[in-house]
Amino acid sequence: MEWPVRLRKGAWTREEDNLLIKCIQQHGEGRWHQVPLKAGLNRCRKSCRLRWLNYLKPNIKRGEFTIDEVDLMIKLHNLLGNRWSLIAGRLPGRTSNDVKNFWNTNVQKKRKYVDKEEVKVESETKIINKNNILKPRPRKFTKNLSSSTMNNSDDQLMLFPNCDASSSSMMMPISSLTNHQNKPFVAFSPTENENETNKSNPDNSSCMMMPVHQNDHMSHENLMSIKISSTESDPNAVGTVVDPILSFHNHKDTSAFLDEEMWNCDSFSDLDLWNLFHKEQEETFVGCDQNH
DNA sequence: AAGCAAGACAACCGCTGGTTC
DNA sequence: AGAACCAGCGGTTGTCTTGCT
Repeated sequence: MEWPVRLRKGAWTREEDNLLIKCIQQHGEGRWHQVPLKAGLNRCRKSCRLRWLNYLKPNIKRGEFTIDEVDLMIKLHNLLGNRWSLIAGRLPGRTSNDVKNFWNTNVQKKRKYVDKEEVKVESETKIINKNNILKPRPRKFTKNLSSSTMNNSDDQLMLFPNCDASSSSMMMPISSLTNHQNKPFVAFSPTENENETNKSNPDNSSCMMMPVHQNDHMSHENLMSIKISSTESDPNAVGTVVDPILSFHNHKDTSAFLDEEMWNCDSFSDLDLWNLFHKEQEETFVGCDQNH
């Protein structure tokens, strides 16, 4: 009887790396179960995939995390928890393994120390309860925005940071996660006509969810930069997509917007995230109003 | 210089969810 | 409907390096 050849484990050699790179250059990324055979490697498909994604893939950023990256990582972790792939998706060039390793060896330790100090201070100054935690609620949007102006008298107005809004485009925040059915979706603003309808019915949430066709390239990173030319319900809609999490991060500490239930649950849906994003934007306007 | 501990990171393992048949 | 297969994720382990005594 012929025994199967035992799969190789442990550190990769330069030769194996070259074989894997060559194979992926020839056949492309994916179909990992076929890769060991095609590449002539005595490795399991998981090992090949991991080696490629964490080490060999072009554009992987090596070296120390910058202060900005660490700052963003902490905020994203506050928001998302240990969803390393999601966090890594918003740190260009970083892999989930990198982020996870960095977190486990650096941030967690530092945070423990900082948390201790903060708890000491906060316990003396402020008691957090349900009354002083902001609750998210639906927001409305309009198109025809200028990136440099804010119309504070118009409660419908929504402005996204770092996003060019020409008069012909509609600002469309996008969720790069999944909805309650684990399907990717786009959340977009209503047309002007729909807004007119909504003005007469203020309780009607105008946030709409559109499914996105999943394909091989629909990564979180790609979703951040995708441009949507039309949607099924509004073929004329043209939008610039904004990453809600990053926009969220641009302003303030996200933890302030999470209520107790969200803190306590393992994960929250994209709809929750969406609502949080609305709330954050709303707070920005409240602050604006107070300043005028 | 030797021994040890801690840090850093590459790699493995087990599980989950999606897809196909 | 459900079994089999696959990709991907997060937790964990293993190993090498560095710093300290």
